[in-house]
Amino acid sequence: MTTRTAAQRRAEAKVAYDAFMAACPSRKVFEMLSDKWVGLVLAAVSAGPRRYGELKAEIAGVSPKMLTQTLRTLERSGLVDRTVTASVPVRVDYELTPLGRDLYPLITPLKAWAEANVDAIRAAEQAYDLRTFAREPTGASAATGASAVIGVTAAMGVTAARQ
Amino acid sequence: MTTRTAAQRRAEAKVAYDAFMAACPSRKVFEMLSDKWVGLVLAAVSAGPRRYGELKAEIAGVSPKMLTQTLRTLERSGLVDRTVTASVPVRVDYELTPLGRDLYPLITPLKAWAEANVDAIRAAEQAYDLRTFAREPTGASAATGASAVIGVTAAMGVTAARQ
DNA sequence: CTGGATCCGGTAGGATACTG
DNA sequence: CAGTATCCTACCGGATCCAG
Repeated sequence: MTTRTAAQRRAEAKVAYDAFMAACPSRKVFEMLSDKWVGLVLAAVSAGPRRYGELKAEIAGVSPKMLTQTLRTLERSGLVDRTVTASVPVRVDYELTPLGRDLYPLITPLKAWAEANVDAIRAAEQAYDLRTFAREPTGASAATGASAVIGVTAAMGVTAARQ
Repeated sequence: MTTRTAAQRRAEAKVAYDAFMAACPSRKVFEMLSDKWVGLVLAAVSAGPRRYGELKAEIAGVSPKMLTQTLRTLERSGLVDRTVTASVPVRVDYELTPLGRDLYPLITPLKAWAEANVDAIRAAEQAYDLRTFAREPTGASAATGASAVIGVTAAMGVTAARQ
């Protein structure tokens, strides 16, 4: 492995990492941060050590597969720490590393912003859809074009409990 | 549509939007922000009005389809403004709306962080891979387990040029 | 020039069942 | 409890052609 030659190091240093470039390693990092579950997992694990089951309960809707995968990625990237306590049954705790704790405060504002601006965005979406589908033949396909309306419906609070 | 009853409004207000809940509309917003291209597009369009072609050039590696799709989503959500100037040929400009300008400063730190911490993360990944594949039978399947090594290799700047 | 429409393969990711 | 293994589908996203 480690195909990084001296020439490559120089090339990388010259451009000083720009995520706008497709092949730049920082792009990979940026895309990791843009992963569907990374933000949520980071947020959940930030409040101190969390066990696997706790995370699964806290992050509603995540499948064991995705949770494990995400945790593995974060562990590999050095953002979370995985501690196995050899007992019966086994106990595994996840917590942020210093690097993760450095990143975390940049994530929360996003989650907070999302929660704070839901209404504004929903209004914008409705306005857009009205504008767009105004002269549509027979309504119907609103969901097709842009999956209109959000679908808050039921299930609200299934997991809200602790955290 | 607008199935939001008074009872629902109350329920929503009570929990005040929590992205940890699967069905919460803020989760949808959060996932939009976690889209692969949203961050980059937002960053690119933040520096003032940009034409479609300019964005395509600036964000290396994005296909016209994905760029259009992302811009549509952002427009629908009220984050970017699309202005069509009826000329020949047509001219289309994209720029941030006030809402988008409000969100933008939360995105850039992420991009900056990614660019700043590439080295730390790459080091962590290498260390992890060494630890993990240390006592593997015959190397070989390194890519299977975790797509080891990053793959910066060549292709650096291939797309920076045109497109 | 902008960008819609269509085809299509790869894979992300969800559900479920099973194991140390 | 903490995952892994398997299956399977939806949709991401690239290529291509077309239209205003």
